[in-house]
Amino acid sequence: MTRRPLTKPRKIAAQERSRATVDALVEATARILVEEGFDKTSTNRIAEVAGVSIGSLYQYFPGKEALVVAVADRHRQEIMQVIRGELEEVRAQPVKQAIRTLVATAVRAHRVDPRLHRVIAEQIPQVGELEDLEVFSRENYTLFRAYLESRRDELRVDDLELASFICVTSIEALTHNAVLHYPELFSDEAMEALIDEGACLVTGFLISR
Amino acid sequence: MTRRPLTKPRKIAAQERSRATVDALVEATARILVEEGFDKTSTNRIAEVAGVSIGSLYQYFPGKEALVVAVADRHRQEIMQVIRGELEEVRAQPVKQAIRTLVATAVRAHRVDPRLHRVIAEQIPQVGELEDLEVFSRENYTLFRAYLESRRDELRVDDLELASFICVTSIEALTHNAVLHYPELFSDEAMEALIDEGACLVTGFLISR
DNA sequence: ATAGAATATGAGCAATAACTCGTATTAACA
DNA sequence: TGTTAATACGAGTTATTGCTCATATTCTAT
Repeated sequence: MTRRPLTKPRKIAAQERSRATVDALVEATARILVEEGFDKTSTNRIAEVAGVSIGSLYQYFPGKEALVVAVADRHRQEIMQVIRGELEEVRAQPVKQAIRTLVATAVRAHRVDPRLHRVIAEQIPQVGELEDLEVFSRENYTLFRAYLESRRDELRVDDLELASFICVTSIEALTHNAVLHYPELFSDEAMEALIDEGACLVTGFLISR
Repeated sequence: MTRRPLTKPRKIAAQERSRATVDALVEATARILVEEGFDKTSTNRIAEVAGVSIGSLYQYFPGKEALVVAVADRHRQEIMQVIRGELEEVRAQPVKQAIRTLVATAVRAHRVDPRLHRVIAEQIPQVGELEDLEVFSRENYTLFRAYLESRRDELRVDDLELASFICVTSIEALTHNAVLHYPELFSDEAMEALIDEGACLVTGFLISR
């Protein structure tokens, strides 16, 4: 059987000093990922950039994978911060407006460190045991589905499972793709248009005309 | 300046024998990518699996990148085969039906070796100089845009640039995501539903009600 | 049949990777 | 202050990778 790389931290930093070490390592990993790419991200290099000895690195992380997971996780948390913050208002809004808010939020979320986002999205899946991003994606999906449930009678779709899948996937892809491949769409005016049309796409699909 | 890895074949195979060698190498690369992942895809391993000496590998390919590009390209061609085949009919059809055909085609295209498709989509972007996939994606985009142009007066959108981006991105993401993360959606009945709803999504967006 | 071109081989080198472990340093606390 | 636990260090081991090159085999064509 294949030796599957560990992805969990080796031990928890107890003292202040060591927490700084761990932070430096994670930060360095993120920087290297963004600036030099996944290949160049070796444990030796990480330690070097972090200004930490290679020995210390292995004291807290069992290997490269764990570092990368830590970076991805940190990024995920930052994004969820953004999302949850704006999700409160949505409940009170009428459906059409709510959808627009959701789309706008998706766009905003994608503006959190897009370069890191790109690396994580593109190069991380190869870190097999990374269910985290899966979970991440499902989280949005579930939240959205719950919202649809609460507005069921205003919608023209009946398979909410499928509808959620379609909406979340589309919007996620739209923003994601825009950030990664068409950054020109992220000028302020173009962004407004993107949000409008994205909202329109979903609205037209969900709401009985 | 950084030494950028070559991605073009080193020389063209002239005799039958060498063409077989090249084929074996590309095929082996594809198999390893699918079955063992990108990391395990080393030139040594490729040569081994192909039953070809490492020296021969370097006779035809300057490095790993070139092999991977060859695989991606082969896959792309296979898919374009599928797409172009069905694209003929579309011109004659009324818009609504045409859209459904296009969505159905996208789904079908994604059923060509989905496992390889996944690897290429997820792990290949890190092979920097791979504009091929970009080109690939833009090709669909352009084709679709041209189609919209021809039906302009039947549509409610006016920025066809943006509209194409939204439609192509959404449908691509839908099918892609379905294959990769929700294979249960690819049972035959579920697939029908997916096509219907996908078509509905785009139709509602494009066509004035 | 034979020369020369095309193709194939794989031992082996240089570079780099992941990772260990014995030792040194610092903090915590009695 | 002295003892112990926590933290940090980095030279060095082992494994792997990309890749070369001298040599061997096979094909083509005269």
